[in-house]
Amino acid sequence: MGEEAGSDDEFDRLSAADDVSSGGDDDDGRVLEWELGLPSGEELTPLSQPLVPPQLASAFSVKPEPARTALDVHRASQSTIFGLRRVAPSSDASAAFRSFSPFPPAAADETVAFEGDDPVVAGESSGKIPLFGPISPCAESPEAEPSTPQPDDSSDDHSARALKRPRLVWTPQLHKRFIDVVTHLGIKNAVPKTIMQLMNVEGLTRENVASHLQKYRLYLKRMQGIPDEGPSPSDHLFTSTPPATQSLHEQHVHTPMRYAMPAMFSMPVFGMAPPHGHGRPITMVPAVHNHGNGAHHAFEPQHPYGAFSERHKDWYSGNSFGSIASYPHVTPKNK
DNA sequence: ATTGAAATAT
DNA sequence: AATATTTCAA
Repeated sequence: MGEEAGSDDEFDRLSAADDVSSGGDDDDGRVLEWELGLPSGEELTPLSQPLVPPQLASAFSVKPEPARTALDVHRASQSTIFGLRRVAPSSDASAAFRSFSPFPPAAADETVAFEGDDPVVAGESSGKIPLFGPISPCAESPEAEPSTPQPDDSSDDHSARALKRPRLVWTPQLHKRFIDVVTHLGIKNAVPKTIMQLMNVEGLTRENVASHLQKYRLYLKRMQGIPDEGPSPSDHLFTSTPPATQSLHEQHVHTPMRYAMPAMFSMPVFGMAPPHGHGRPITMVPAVHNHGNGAHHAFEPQHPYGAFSERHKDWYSGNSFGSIASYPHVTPKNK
Protein backbone atom coordinates (compact mmCIF):
# COMPACT_ATOMS: atom_id res chain seq x y z
CA MET A 1 0.00 0.00 0.00
CA GLY A 2 1.80 2.92 1.23
CA GLU A 3 4.92 4.11 -0.26
CA GLU A 4 7.80 5.24 1.65
CA ALA A 5 8.16 8.85 1.11
CA GLY A 6 11.73 8.21 0.38
CA SER A 7 13.30 8.91 3.65
CA ASP A 8 14.56 5.67 4.91
CA ASP A 9 15.52 5.84 8.45
CA GLU A 10 14.16 8.75 10.14
CA PHE A 11 14.97 6.65 12.93
CA ASP A 12 18.32 7.12 13.84
CA ARG A 13 19.81 10.26 13.21
CA LEU A 14 20.51 12.00 16.32
CA SER A 15 21.80 15.13 17.56
CA ALA A 16 25.44 15.35 16.97
CA ALA A 17 26.25 17.05 20.16
CA ASP A 18 25.12 15.51 23.29
CA ASP A 19 26.90 15.10 26.46
CA VAL A 20 25.67 13.52 29.51
CA SER A 21 27.46 16.03 31.51
CA SER A 22 26.35 19.55 31.30
CA GLY A 23 24.93 20.58 28.05
CA GLY A 24 22.59 17.78 27.17
CA ASP A 25 19.36 18.77 28.66
CA ASP A 26 17.29 20.03 25.87
CA ASP A 27 13.70 19.07 25.84
CA ASP A 28 14.13 16.02 27.87
CA GLY A 29 11.91 17.48 30.44
CA ARG A 30 14.11 17.03 33.36
CA VAL A 31 12.95 17.60 36.81
CA LEU A 32 15.57 19.58 38.55
CA GLU A 33 14.36 18.69 41.97
CA TRP A 34 15.23 15.15 41.27
CA GLU A 35 18.73 15.97 40.48
CA LEU A 36 19.56 17.69 43.69
CA GLY A 37 21.75 15.23 45.46
CA LEU A 38 22.95 13.48 42.41
CA PRO A 39 26.48 13.51 41.22
CA SER A 40 27.20 15.65 38.31
CA GLY A 41 28.16 14.33 34.99
CA GLU A 42 31.84 14.79 35.60
CA GLU A 43 31.73 12.73 38.71
CA LEU A 44 30.37 9.74 37.00
CA THR A 45 32.36 7.33 34.99
CA PRO A 46 31.46 7.80 31.43
CA LEU A 47 29.18 5.19 30.04
CA SER A 48 31.41 4.90 27.13
CA GLN A 49 34.05 3.43 29.33
CA PRO A 50 34.08 -0.25 29.94
CA LEU A 51 33.15 -1.25 33.42
CA VAL A 52 35.71 -3.94 33.48
CA PRO A 53 39.24 -2.86 32.89
CA PRO A 54 40.63 -4.55 29.83
CA GLN A 55 43.42 -6.03 31.81
CA LEU A 56 41.15 -7.63 34.32
CA ALA A 57 38.94 -8.85 31.57
CA SER A 58 41.72 -10.53 29.75
CA ALA A 59 42.91 -12.10 32.95
CA PHE A 60 39.69 -14.01 33.06
CA SER A 61 39.51 -14.63 29.41
CA VAL A 62 36.58 -12.38 29.19
CA LYS A 63 36.11 -10.63 25.99
CA PRO A 64 36.55 -6.99 26.59
CA GLU A 65 33.42 -5.04 26.28
CA PRO A 66 32.91 -3.53 22.97
CA ALA A 67 33.86 0.05 23.06
CA ARG A 68 30.95 2.31 22.96
CA THR A 69 30.90 5.54 21.30
CA ALA A 70 29.15 8.59 22.48
CA LEU A 71 26.58 7.80 19.91
CA ASP A 72 25.86 4.49 21.47
CA VAL A 73 25.54 5.98 24.83
CA HIS A 74 23.19 8.51 23.51
CA ARG A 75 20.95 5.91 22.02
CA ALA A 76 21.03 3.80 25.08
CA SER A 77 20.03 6.62 27.27
CA GLN A 78 17.29 7.62 24.95
CA SER A 79 16.05 4.12 24.97
CA THR A 80 16.03 4.05 28.67
CA ILE A 81 14.16 7.24 28.88
CA PHE A 82 11.56 6.13 26.45
CA GLY A 83 11.21 2.94 28.31
CA LEU A 84 10.78 4.65 31.59
CA ARG A 85 8.20 6.92 30.20
CA ARG A 86 5.90 4.43 28.79
CA VAL A 87 6.10 2.02 31.63
CA ALA A 88 4.63 4.33 34.09
CA PRO A 89 1.60 3.06 35.94
CA SER A 90 1.29 -0.60 36.42
CA SER A 91 -1.85 -1.64 38.03
CA ASP A 92 -2.32 -3.76 35.04
CA ALA A 93 -2.52 -7.46 35.22
CA SER A 94 0.28 -7.85 32.82
CA ALA A 95 2.54 -6.39 35.40
CA ALA A 96 1.74 -9.21 37.69
CA PHE A 97 2.15 -11.57 34.87
CA ARG A 98 5.48 -10.18 34.15
CA SER A 99 6.91 -10.75 37.53
CA PHE A 100 5.68 -14.23 37.26
CA SER A 101 7.35 -14.75 34.03
CA PRO A 102 9.58 -17.74 33.91
CA PHE A 103 11.80 -15.77 31.68
CA PRO A 104 13.28 -13.04 33.70
CA PRO A 105 14.24 -9.96 31.90
CA ALA A 106 17.74 -10.04 33.14
CA ALA A 107 20.45 -9.16 30.83
CA ALA A 108 22.93 -11.59 29.58
CA ASP A 109 24.01 -12.41 26.15
CA GLU A 110 20.93 -12.81 24.21
CA THR A 111 20.24 -10.54 21.46
CA VAL A 112 17.53 -8.95 19.59
CA ALA A 113 18.55 -7.55 16.40
CA PHE A 114 16.81 -5.25 14.14
CA GLU A 115 17.62 -4.60 10.63
CA GLY A 116 19.19 -1.40 9.86
CA ASP A 117 21.94 -0.11 11.92
CA ASP A 118 20.31 -0.47 15.18
CA PRO A 119 20.93 -3.97 16.08
CA VAL A 120 20.97 -4.24 19.71
CA VAL A 121 23.09 -6.35 21.81
CA ALA A 122 22.93 -7.05 25.42
CA GLY A 123 25.50 -5.49 27.50
CA GLU A 124 26.57 -7.18 30.61
CA SER A 125 24.80 -4.73 32.69
CA SER A 126 24.36 -6.54 35.91
CA GLY A 127 20.94 -5.25 36.63
CA LYS A 128 17.81 -6.29 34.99
CA ILE A 129 17.27 -3.28 33.01
CA PRO A 130 17.72 -4.16 29.47
CA LEU A 131 19.38 -1.45 27.67
CA PHE A 132 22.35 -1.14 25.57
CA GLY A 133 23.25 -0.89 23.23
CA PRO A 134 24.11 -0.76 19.74
CA ILE A 135 27.57 -1.96 19.31
CA SER A 136 29.09 0.29 16.92
CA PRO A 137 31.54 -1.09 14.54
CA CYS A 138 34.54 0.20 16.28
CA ALA A 139 37.10 -1.82 18.09
CA GLU A 140 38.52 -4.00 15.44
CA SER A 141 36.33 -3.21 12.62
CA PRO A 142 38.30 -2.22 9.59
CA GLU A 143 35.98 0.58 8.98
CA ALA A 144 35.91 3.17 11.58
CA GLU A 145 32.47 4.50 11.62
CA PRO A 146 32.20 8.11 12.43
CA SER A 147 29.53 9.08 14.80
CA THR A 148 27.08 9.99 12.19
CA PRO A 149 26.45 7.13 9.87
CA GLN A 150 23.45 8.53 8.21
CA PRO A 151 24.38 11.46 6.10
CA ASP A 152 21.29 13.43 6.49
CA ASP A 153 17.75 12.47 7.03
CA SER A 154 17.25 15.86 8.31
CA SER A 155 13.59 15.14 8.66
CA ASP A 156 13.98 14.32 12.24
CA ASP A 157 11.89 15.03 15.17
CA HIS A 158 12.16 13.61 18.54
CA SER A 159 8.46 13.82 18.61
CA ALA A 160 8.01 11.30 15.92
CA ARG A 161 5.85 8.72 17.60
CA ALA A 162 4.92 7.07 14.42
CA LEU A 163 8.31 5.81 13.63
CA LYS A 164 8.17 2.57 11.90
CA ARG A 165 10.00 -0.18 13.54
CA PRO A 166 13.02 -1.68 12.02
CA ARG A 167 12.50 -5.09 10.71
CA LEU A 168 12.89 -7.59 13.45
CA VAL A 169 15.46 -10.25 13.01
CA TRP A 170 14.77 -13.50 14.68
CA THR A 171 18.11 -14.46 15.98
CA PRO A 172 18.64 -17.95 17.30
CA GLN A 173 18.49 -16.58 20.79
CA LEU A 174 15.24 -14.91 20.19
CA HIS A 175 13.84 -17.93 18.52
CA LYS A 176 15.04 -20.08 21.34
CA ARG A 177 13.13 -17.98 23.73
CA PHE A 178 10.15 -18.16 21.52
CA ILE A 179 10.32 -21.91 21.44
CA ASP A 180 10.82 -22.12 25.13
CA VAL A 181 7.72 -20.16 25.74
CA VAL A 182 5.64 -21.95 23.20
CA THR A 183 6.76 -25.23 24.54
CA HIS A 184 5.98 -24.17 28.00
CA LEU A 185 2.54 -23.04 27.12
CA GLY A 186 1.77 -25.96 24.96
CA ILE A 187 0.57 -25.46 21.48
CA LYS A 188 -2.91 -24.93 22.73
CA ASN A 189 -2.34 -21.85 24.71
CA ALA A 190 0.34 -20.47 22.59
CA VAL A 191 -1.22 -17.43 21.15
CA PRO A 192 0.64 -14.35 20.15
CA LYS A 193 -0.24 -12.13 23.01
CA THR A 194 0.59 -14.62 25.68
CA ILE A 195 3.75 -15.63 24.01
CA MET A 196 4.79 -12.09 23.71
CA GLN A 197 4.19 -11.46 27.35
CA LEU A 198 6.02 -14.49 28.49
CA MET A 199 8.92 -13.88 26.29
CA ASN A 200 9.28 -10.61 27.94
CA VAL A 201 11.36 -9.06 25.31
CA GLU A 202 11.35 -5.40 25.19
CA GLY A 203 10.28 -3.98 21.94
CA LEU A 204 8.81 -7.17 20.70
CA THR A 205 5.32 -6.72 19.42
CA ARG A 206 2.43 -9.04 19.23
CA GLU A 207 2.56 -8.78 15.50
CA ASN A 208 6.14 -9.89 15.50
CA VAL A 209 5.22 -12.91 17.48
CA ALA A 210 2.15 -13.65 15.48
CA SER A 211 4.12 -13.63 12.34
CA HIS A 212 6.77 -15.88 13.68
CA LEU A 213 4.19 -18.15 15.14
CA GLN A 214 2.58 -18.44 11.81
CA LYS A 215 5.80 -19.45 10.26
CA TYR A 216 6.52 -21.86 13.02
CA ARG A 217 3.18 -23.55 12.66
CA LEU A 218 3.75 -23.85 9.00
CA TYR A 219 7.01 -25.48 9.75
CA LEU A 220 5.47 -27.91 12.19
CA LYS A 221 2.79 -28.82 9.76
CA ARG A 222 5.21 -29.41 7.02
CA MET A 223 7.23 -31.59 9.32
CA GLN A 224 4.50 -33.86 10.42
CA GLY A 225 3.46 -34.19 6.88
CA ILE A 226 6.69 -35.69 5.73
CA PRO A 227 8.59 -36.58 8.84
CA ASP A 228 11.44 -38.27 7.09
CA GLU A 229 11.98 -35.68 4.52
CA GLY A 230 14.98 -33.77 5.61
CA PRO A 231 13.88 -30.41 6.67
CA SER A 232 14.22 -27.84 4.05
CA PRO A 233 17.54 -26.12 4.08
CA SER A 234 15.73 -22.97 4.83
CA ASP A 235 14.58 -24.29 8.12
CA HIS A 236 17.79 -23.70 9.89
CA LEU A 237 16.22 -21.76 12.60
CA PHE A 238 13.63 -24.31 13.37
CA THR A 239 15.63 -27.44 12.98
CA SER A 240 18.02 -26.41 15.63
CA THR A 241 15.19 -26.01 17.99
CA PRO A 242 13.11 -28.85 19.27
CA PRO A 243 9.51 -28.56 18.25
CA ALA A 244 7.09 -27.66 20.92
CA THR A 245 5.58 -30.76 22.29
CA GLN A 246 2.11 -31.08 23.56
CA SER A 247 3.11 -30.31 27.03
CA LEU A 248 0.00 -29.57 28.86
CA HIS A 249 0.55 -27.38 31.73
CA GLU A 250 -1.87 -26.47 34.33
CA GLN A 251 -0.89 -22.95 34.60
CA HIS A 252 -0.99 -21.73 38.05
CA VAL A 253 -2.59 -18.50 37.48
CA HIS A 254 -2.15 -17.41 40.95
CA THR A 255 -0.90 -14.44 42.72
CA PRO A 256 2.49 -14.15 41.31
CA MET A 257 3.67 -11.37 43.47
CA ARG A 258 5.24 -13.56 45.97
CA TYR A 259 7.93 -14.87 43.83
CA ALA A 260 10.51 -12.31 43.64
CA MET A 261 12.54 -14.47 41.52
CA PRO A 262 16.26 -14.43 41.88
CA ALA A 263 18.42 -14.56 38.90
CA MET A 264 17.83 -17.88 37.36
CA PHE A 265 16.44 -21.25 37.99
CA SER A 266 15.78 -24.28 36.03
CA MET A 267 12.57 -24.84 34.35
CA PRO A 268 11.81 -28.50 34.03
CA VAL A 269 9.98 -28.26 30.87
CA PHE A 270 12.18 -29.20 28.08
CA GLY A 271 14.65 -31.93 28.28
CA MET A 272 15.76 -32.11 24.75
CA ALA A 273 18.91 -30.62 23.60
CA PRO A 274 19.45 -29.41 20.14
CA PRO A 275 20.64 -32.06 17.73
CA HIS A 276 24.16 -30.94 17.49
CA GLY A 277 24.04 -28.99 20.59
CA HIS A 278 27.29 -27.59 21.53
CA GLY A 279 26.97 -25.15 24.25
CA ARG A 280 29.62 -22.94 23.01
CA PRO A 281 29.42 -19.41 23.96
CA ILE A 282 28.04 -17.40 21.21
CA THR A 283 29.48 -14.12 20.56
CA MET A 284 27.70 -11.70 18.48
CA VAL A 285 29.56 -10.07 15.77
CA PRO A 286 28.19 -7.40 13.63
CA ALA A 287 27.92 -8.45 10.10
CA VAL A 288 27.04 -6.28 7.27
CA HIS A 289 24.54 -7.49 4.83
CA ASN A 290 24.58 -5.63 1.71
CA HIS A 291 21.59 -5.28 -0.36
CA GLY A 292 22.06 -2.99 -3.20
CA ASN A 293 20.93 0.25 -1.86
CA GLY A 294 21.90 0.00 1.69
CA ALA A 295 24.11 -1.74 4.08
CA HIS A 296 22.46 -3.59 6.82
CA HIS A 297 23.94 -4.53 10.04
CA ALA A 298 22.87 -7.60 11.75
CA PHE A 299 24.32 -9.81 14.32
CA GLU A 300 25.28 -13.26 13.54
CA PRO A 301 26.39 -15.91 15.85
CA GLN A 302 29.95 -16.79 15.54
CA HIS A 303 32.30 -19.09 17.21
CA PRO A 304 35.01 -17.56 19.19
CA TYR A 305 37.28 -20.08 17.67
CA GLY A 306 36.67 -19.06 14.21
CA ALA A 307 34.03 -18.87 11.64
CA PHE A 308 32.96 -22.05 10.20
CA SER A 309 30.77 -21.47 7.37
CA GLU A 310 30.95 -18.33 5.52
CA ARG A 311 28.44 -18.97 2.87
CA HIS A 312 25.78 -20.52 4.96
CA LYS A 313 24.75 -18.83 8.01
CA ASP A 314 24.12 -21.70 10.24
CA TRP A 315 21.96 -20.92 13.10
CA TYR A 316 21.99 -22.85 16.16
CA SER A 317 20.38 -22.24 19.38
CA GLY A 318 22.11 -20.99 22.35
CA ASN A 319 21.14 -22.89 25.37
CA SER A 320 21.87 -20.58 28.14
CA PHE A 321 19.19 -18.71 29.79
CA GLY A 322 19.58 -15.17 30.06
CA SER A 323 17.72 -12.52 28.69
CA ILE A 324 17.27 -10.32 25.94
CA ALA A 325 17.94 -6.80 25.52
CA SER A 326 16.49 -4.99 22.73
CA TYR A 327 15.83 -1.75 21.31
CA PRO A 328 13.02 -0.24 23.15
CA HIS A 329 10.72 1.62 21.00
CA VAL A 330 7.84 3.79 21.29
CA THR A 331 4.98 1.51 20.83
CA PRO A 332 2.72 3.56 18.68
CA LYS A 333 -0.65 2.32 19.60
CA ASN A 334 -1.06 1.40 23.15
CA LYS A 335 -4.08 1.82 25.22
C1' DA B 1 -9.77 -6.90 21.06
C1' DT B 2 -7.28 -11.12 19.26
C1' DT B 3 -6.28 -14.57 16.28
C1' DG B 4 -4.81 -16.71 12.13
C1' DA B 5 -3.99 -16.72 7.36
C1' DA B 6 -3.24 -14.35 3.15
C1' DA B 7 -1.35 -10.44 0.84
C1' DT B 8 2.48 -7.42 0.61
C1' DA B 9 6.85 -5.55 1.33
C1' DT B 10 11.92 -5.68 1.90
C1' DA C 1 13.80 -16.67 -2.48
C1' DA C 2 13.24 -16.12 2.23
C1' DT C 3 11.40 -13.80 5.89
C1' DA C 4 9.04 -10.02 8.19
C1' DT C 5 5.04 -6.83 8.19
C1' DT C 6 0.42 -5.54 7.07
C1' DT C 7 -4.15 -6.39 6.11
C1' DC C 8 -8.42 -8.49 6.92
C1' DA C 9 -12.11 -11.82 7.90
C1' DA C 10 -13.64 -14.45 11.60
